[in-house]
Amino acid sequence: MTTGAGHSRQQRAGRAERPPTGSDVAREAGVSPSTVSRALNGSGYAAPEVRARVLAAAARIGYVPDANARTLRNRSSRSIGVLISDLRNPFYADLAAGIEQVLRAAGHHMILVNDDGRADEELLAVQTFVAMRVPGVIVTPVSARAIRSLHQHGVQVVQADRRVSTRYGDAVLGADETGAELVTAHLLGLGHRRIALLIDETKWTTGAGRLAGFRAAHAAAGVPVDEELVAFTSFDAEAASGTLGRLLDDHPDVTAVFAANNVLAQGALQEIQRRGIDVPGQLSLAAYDDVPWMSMVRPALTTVSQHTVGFGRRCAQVLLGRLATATEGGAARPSVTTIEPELLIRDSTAPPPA
Amino acid sequence: MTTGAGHSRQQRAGRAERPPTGSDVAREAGVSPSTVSRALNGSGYAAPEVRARVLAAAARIGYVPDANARTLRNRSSRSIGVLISDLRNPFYADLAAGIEQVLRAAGHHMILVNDDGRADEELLAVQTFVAMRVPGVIVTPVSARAIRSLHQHGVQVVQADRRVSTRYGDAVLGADETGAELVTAHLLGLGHRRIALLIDETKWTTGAGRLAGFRAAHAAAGVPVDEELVAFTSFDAEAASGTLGRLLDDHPDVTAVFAANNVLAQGALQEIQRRGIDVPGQLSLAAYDDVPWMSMVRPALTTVSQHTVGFGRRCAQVLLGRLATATEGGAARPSVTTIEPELLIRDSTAPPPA
DNA sequence: CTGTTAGCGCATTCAA
DNA sequence: TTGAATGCGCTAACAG
Repeated sequence: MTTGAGHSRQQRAGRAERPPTGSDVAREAGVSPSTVSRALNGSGYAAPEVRARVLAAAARIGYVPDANARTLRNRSSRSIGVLISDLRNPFYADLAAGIEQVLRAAGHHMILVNDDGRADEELLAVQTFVAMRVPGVIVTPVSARAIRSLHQHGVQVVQADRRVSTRYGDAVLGADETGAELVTAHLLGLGHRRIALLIDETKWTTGAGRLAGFRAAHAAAGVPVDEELVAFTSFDAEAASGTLGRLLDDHPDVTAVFAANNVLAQGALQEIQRRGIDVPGQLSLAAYDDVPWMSMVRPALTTVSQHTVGFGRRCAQVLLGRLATATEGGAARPSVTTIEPELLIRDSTAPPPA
Repeated sequence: MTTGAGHSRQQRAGRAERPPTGSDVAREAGVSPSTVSRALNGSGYAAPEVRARVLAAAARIGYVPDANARTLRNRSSRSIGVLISDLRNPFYADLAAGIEQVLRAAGHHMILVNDDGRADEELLAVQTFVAMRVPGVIVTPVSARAIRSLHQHGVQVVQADRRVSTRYGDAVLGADETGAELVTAHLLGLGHRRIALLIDETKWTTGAGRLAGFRAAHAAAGVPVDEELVAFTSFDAEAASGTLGRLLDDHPDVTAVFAANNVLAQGALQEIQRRGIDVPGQLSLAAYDDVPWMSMVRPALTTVSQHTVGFGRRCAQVLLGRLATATEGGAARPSVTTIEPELLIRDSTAPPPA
């Protein structure tokens, strides 16, 4: 065993070749390693005088306990996995920001991985989290398989924003149907009868819920939904632009557009600007998810806020709560927490042209 | 609002009480633990037939090697610390997205912590990273002390976007002076002579560089800088609005405003919109950092792109490169990588009113 | 090619 | 109140 040997020429001052261990502190303080552990963890069992000496020694040599060794020994890590689709999308960034805020305050830290909305990347991330023995994961899920795998490995999971598994894992969801109904009813109330819905998917609870809300509002108003005005598109802004363009060409009588998320809204607005259409004079535009640009553009966009940072905070609280009760053995059934959306009426929606 | 409670004591099928270990796999495959290790790591030394049996056994019982034990044993973790100011600011979010992309591709993962620009939180995060024994950290630094502490603990560090320590750690920086000079020269070239600079700090290389560029462009054009037009403000949008408002009141002859970052630009635009000032007819506006809303508003904003996602990727590449060479013992001196900015001339800048 | 042995750093027995 | 011994799960020496 090469004790302190090796061949570092110019050893930098203060630069530890190998981080100091509890034994180093013990030697420095003239006690045993176990006493160091007790003194530092405050698990009682340490004479005040000794404790002080240990603390001083630890500080002197710059001792920082190895979290990996701790996790190994204690069978519990303070890392939490967070798995989202796209950090560049402000919705996910805000969600992550809220999550991180709560985790940090609780002494945990966030392993953040982007899965780009891909199931294979999601599964890879799950492997990573399992390998790290994280106690819990917060995920905007892609596949139920990932959730199930996490569950099987004994990892607590919170499904955020959308829910792909009702069997496993708590969920924190926006009230998508309510939100979409709010927007649609607002448009209907303004007098619109030809409202286009720009949407990218309905296989998740988000898209399905928003479509349902769109329909529900129509039903409540006694206005039939023209299925031709429900425009499915891909999840990027460019696709949304193209889709809206074609829809507007085919249906010049459309007087309002509801874009089901912030990316689609961006594409929609770009197409509308390209065509020089007057909003809300000729066409009303409403969105989902309040992201900064929506209040910067003129007219400012009417949209649904999900209070995303608070949404993220809530996700973390639910997970931490679950971890706390799970420790006590009480394995409660999956919970569902709903974040109430708020309709923000701004300047992009007005009565249809006469 | 939470629904679903109760406590099912029924242990779910498939839910492992304690994760399977290498020994479990060994027993299952009828070999020794070390053979399992070799077979799984492909460190040679395993008969094909045995290897296959081990793989099968591992898969069957759902074995995932414990990363903590590995880190402990190998003295090397695959976690990288990333420390930024504010995930809600798209600049930092994009930076983090670029970093994560490269790390993930290289089989590492990102521990992301927000320090809200606070030195105390930054130091806390440093402790966490040291405890986790991460080999490297990428940080948009607040204090030199944090960098030094990291260095002392043998952690490689990359200072991203700004540089607070020239002694320790590589740096990946935007060419702030160049970028600001580009913008200012553009404005000067348009004929502006009364240009206001809205800036929040000059203690960091970012602010100092941008101010220097502003001055350099003036000097090159032979136009004196009116120090009254260099407006210092706080780092939030609201403060920027107020500061710009007062400046415009005091100096009605200002014909152009250069906001030194995306947050200040937001505040500036809000104030300009509030006052109903015509851009660029009455006033030109230019910014730094290209964030999505700048191309959504009308007129679209002239700004400097730092290609932020690529910037982040570069940070990760520099760190990984350093880790690779550091292992080989060659401790090279701190490197500095510069990201070239690009002036994006859009519609918010035009010649001053006659 | 494979098994045995040992130790990474820590926290927790159990004795003293 | 403290120290010695033990083992968390893994991999690298070192036999065999």
